[in-house]
Amino acid sequence: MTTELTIGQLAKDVGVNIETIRYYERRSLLDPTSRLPSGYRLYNSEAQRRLRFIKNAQALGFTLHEIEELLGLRVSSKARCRDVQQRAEAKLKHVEAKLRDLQSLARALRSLLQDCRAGQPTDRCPILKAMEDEKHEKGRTVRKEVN
Amino acid sequence: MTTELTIGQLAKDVGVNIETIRYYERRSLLDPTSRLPSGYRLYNSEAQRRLRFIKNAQALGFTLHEIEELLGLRVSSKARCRDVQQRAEAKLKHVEAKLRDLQSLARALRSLLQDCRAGQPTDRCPILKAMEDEKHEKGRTVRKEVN
DNA sequence: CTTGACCCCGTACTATGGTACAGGGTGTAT
DNA sequence: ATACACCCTGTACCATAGTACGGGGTCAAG
Repeated sequence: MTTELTIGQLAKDVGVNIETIRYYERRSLLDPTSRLPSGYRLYNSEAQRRLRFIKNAQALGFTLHEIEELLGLRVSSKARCRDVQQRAEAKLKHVEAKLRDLQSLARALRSLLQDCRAGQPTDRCPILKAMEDEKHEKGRTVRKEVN
Repeated sequence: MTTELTIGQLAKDVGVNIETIRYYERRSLLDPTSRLPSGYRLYNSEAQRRLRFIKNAQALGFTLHEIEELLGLRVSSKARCRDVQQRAEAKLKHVEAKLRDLQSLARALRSLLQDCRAGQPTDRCPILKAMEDEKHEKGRTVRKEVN
């Protein structure tokens, strides 16, 4: 039986801010296992695992909202793997789209810098000029990701 | 001499929300060229260019704060090209770092999905299991194998 | 029994980039 | 002259993911 941790101990253990844990509780992501008569929150190792799950899923690019759903799925794990898989696939697509946007952004910046270094430095700056023109079409470049 | 536009015309022309233009004004990014006695804002082609500049710079990944600085630089363009260049370089580095993060994130998701398809679908989901483990630690998180 | 570290709750604030009213005035066409 | 689209200001609100703070209670050591 693992010792139950206070909020401060849990925070230190997992490496998050105390306030963050309370914030997750407000978001219904992580409830304390129990409370002392004084009201102090106590967390067991299951809660600890859950908090780590949240942090890991976040590191994988999931938002807290998505994590909430994931945690819901996790409860009854039968045949739910497909759901999780689908979400992970969607997330991957999303990440890949963002990757493409950033790559085109990097290319644009690089070519701008090329021009800039080639051109006369005190003259009209090519970067500013480029940004004044409407060259960077809003079509496939850099669109704002929407979940 | 281009006709001056009202806020609604400008919004339609550039393709942004009216409120966004007023928001930029609050942020001191874009002032109307003049006002009618009624208070109606009027914008000339210079303002129009400035708004486009903002949108293009945004599309290049600059925040409104950075754009504010860029616009400041633009005022007296003499010998400022170096400044702009430096900012663009910093931004490029930033973008490249983000690109690396996203790439490792995509790799992690892909490898998780690999495991998932290989494993038996109704069993314990490998993705969920992976997220429960503390493998992905906060350092440079989420990357299983490198490059 | 007091000190200090820890915890409680509730609320407000941060940054980012807007969007949405409410309650009014204006411009113009019919 | 009246409908209707458009504009004004000011304020509040949205999502996201927390962080900070005030004013108090609690726990353990000395």
